[in-house]
Amino acid sequence: MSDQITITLPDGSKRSYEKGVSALDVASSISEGLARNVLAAKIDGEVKDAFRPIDEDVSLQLLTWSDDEGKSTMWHSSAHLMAEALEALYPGIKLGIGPSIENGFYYDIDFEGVDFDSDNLEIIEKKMLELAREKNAFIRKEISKSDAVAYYQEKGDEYKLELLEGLEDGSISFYEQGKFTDLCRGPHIPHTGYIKAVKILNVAGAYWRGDENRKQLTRLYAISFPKQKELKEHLEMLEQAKQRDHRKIGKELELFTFSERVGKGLPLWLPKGAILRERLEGFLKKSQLKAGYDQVVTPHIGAKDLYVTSGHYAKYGEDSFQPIHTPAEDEEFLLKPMNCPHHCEIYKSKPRSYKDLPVRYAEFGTVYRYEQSGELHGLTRVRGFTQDDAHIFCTQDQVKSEFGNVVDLVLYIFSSLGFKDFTAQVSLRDPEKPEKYIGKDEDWEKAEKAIEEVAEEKGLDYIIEYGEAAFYGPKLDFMVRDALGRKWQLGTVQVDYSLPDRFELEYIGRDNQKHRPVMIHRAPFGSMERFIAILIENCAGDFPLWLAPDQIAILPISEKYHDYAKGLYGELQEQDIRGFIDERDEKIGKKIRDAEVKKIPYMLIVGEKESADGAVSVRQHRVGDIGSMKKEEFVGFFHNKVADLLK
RNA sequence: GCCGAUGUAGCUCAGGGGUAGAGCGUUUCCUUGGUAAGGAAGAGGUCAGGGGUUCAAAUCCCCUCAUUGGCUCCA
Repeated sequence: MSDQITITLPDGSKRSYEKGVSALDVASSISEGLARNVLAAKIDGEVKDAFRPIDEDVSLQLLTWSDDEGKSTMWHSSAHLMAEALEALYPGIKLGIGPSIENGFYYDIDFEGVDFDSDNLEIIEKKMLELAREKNAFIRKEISKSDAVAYYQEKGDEYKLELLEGLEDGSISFYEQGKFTDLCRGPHIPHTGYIKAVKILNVAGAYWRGDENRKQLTRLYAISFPKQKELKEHLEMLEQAKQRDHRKIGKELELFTFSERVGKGLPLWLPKGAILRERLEGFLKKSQLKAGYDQVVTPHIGAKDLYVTSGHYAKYGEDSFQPIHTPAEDEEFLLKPMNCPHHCEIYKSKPRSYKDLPVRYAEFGTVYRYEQSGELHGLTRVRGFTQDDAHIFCTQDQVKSEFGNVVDLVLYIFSSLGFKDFTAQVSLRDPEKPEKYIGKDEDWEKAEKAIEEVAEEKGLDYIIEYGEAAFYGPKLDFMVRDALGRKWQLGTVQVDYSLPDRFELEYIGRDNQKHRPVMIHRAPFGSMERFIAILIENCAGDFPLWLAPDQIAILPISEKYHDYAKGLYGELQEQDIRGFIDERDEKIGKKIRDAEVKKIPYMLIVGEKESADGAVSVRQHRVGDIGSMKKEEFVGFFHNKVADLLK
């Protein structure tokens, strides 16, 4: 038996080492610089401690800060460091879990009986850096379950004891650094000295094990870096992201507002926001007309029975806005939480033949849902919102092509708006729990297959989530992120086998027999409110020309040119170009500055020269002076720009 | 809904037991100008609402409401 092992590096090169070598040793043998930067190692595809001995032939990839796994190892170790600091500062606390997350890490702490002040996070940061400077090595210890249990019983930490219950003897490890020991499967960075900068970002409550019936722990979110400079850059990035917040821009550009008196979660659209919204609706209506949709209109309330039939009352009625009772007859109505039941009734308004299908009903339907107060958030989570809803009634054989058409429509709309950063999520059944779903197995199989094929054929960047399907059918959602990286669902396409049954929808087939249609729910934007919120954050308020509430601002050099400006304004209005004249008694520099701040796409400066020539001097937002052109020329230029965007 | 934070002029924010502050915006006047802020004067507040402590509360305490960071939820 040889004491030598062969290690294969990512470039395919093979090197021979003594048995028991660590990834760190391997790194040192390549270069000292590399060794200093190694945080963890990927050994045969699994991320491990870089300091663990390797006893057999393996493939090895050294992980540094530039690898995602390197970062997450660093952050996970930082969570341990934070826990160490917290234990030192606040003796008696109990620890929940402390994982790394996409941008940093957190630790859930039970501070019960311990005086913790969330205003003084710098103290914790300081302590962490102090401990980091000790360069304490992370030491891995395999430990028996009984010893682990004994340790935490002694310590009195019921959370760790509960975690241990779910673990098997023989698979339990502790990691120790400095005076701190934690139940952990690892891996960790070699020592705490790699952590050079930390920032505790926020403090939040989090239910133990995500269960709202259990105790709420205090969660400290933080991030760490190997260089102070990177922390600074990260914080600046966060600061910039805040500038894109739709709540801030919505206020600045006077798009929407809220009023306590009207009620929380009930947005009020200001004139400029309303224009934006109407343009978006108009654009979508036009696209849908081309795609064979028929527009319908339904009321904002519906008889309670309607939702009993649809099943929504049973599922959501209790914790929803309560029914409205009429005074004389004691009838019950619900605020419309969905448009689909209404559309089902439209479908039922006359007998249908297979020749009529697919039937596509579209409506900008305003719905009301009782969202928990703590969930409300700007325009992205509100209690009254308008869905760009449509329901397609088709045969099972048409599901795939209809689904594909919807995806095409969504992609067309997204690309027209310059939306690039979205992903798709295909939600299928949980194969373990078939009883959760209604509808025929074979229909589900067909529908699931159709959705996957469509996602593949349309080249979507998608992930599959098993168990995320609605009980009535599989779906495909379009997910986007806001300025701060939070994920939101926008567009959705869902196949539904339930409502056609509940509403006993029918069509007469070629065989002259009654058949049940399949329903597809779809909303490319999801809701106008959320979509506009995300749109604002994506473009930071610099809307595409065709959407901008004010597309142009006419800026007269002085009062003498107001008449010319008014004439020009009238001509542009005739051409469907919208904006305003800045007639204030201000210098041109001031007017330009204000128009720039308001993010108006084109500023038309008119003075002596322009009024004499029938021209405008054009200045483009964020670009500057782009020269002078005749009025008609500008109209053509403008319309070409819009046409380019909507290609 | 739960845990935490915040709430002062239209907006952004300072102040912190003893006469309510700034910048921007707004109004009026002067100025009539050429590509990111011309000048002057004025108006504007029950310091979120309610209760308490105090000689005195915007300030300290309690409650409510709203906003907000998360958690849970999301047809």
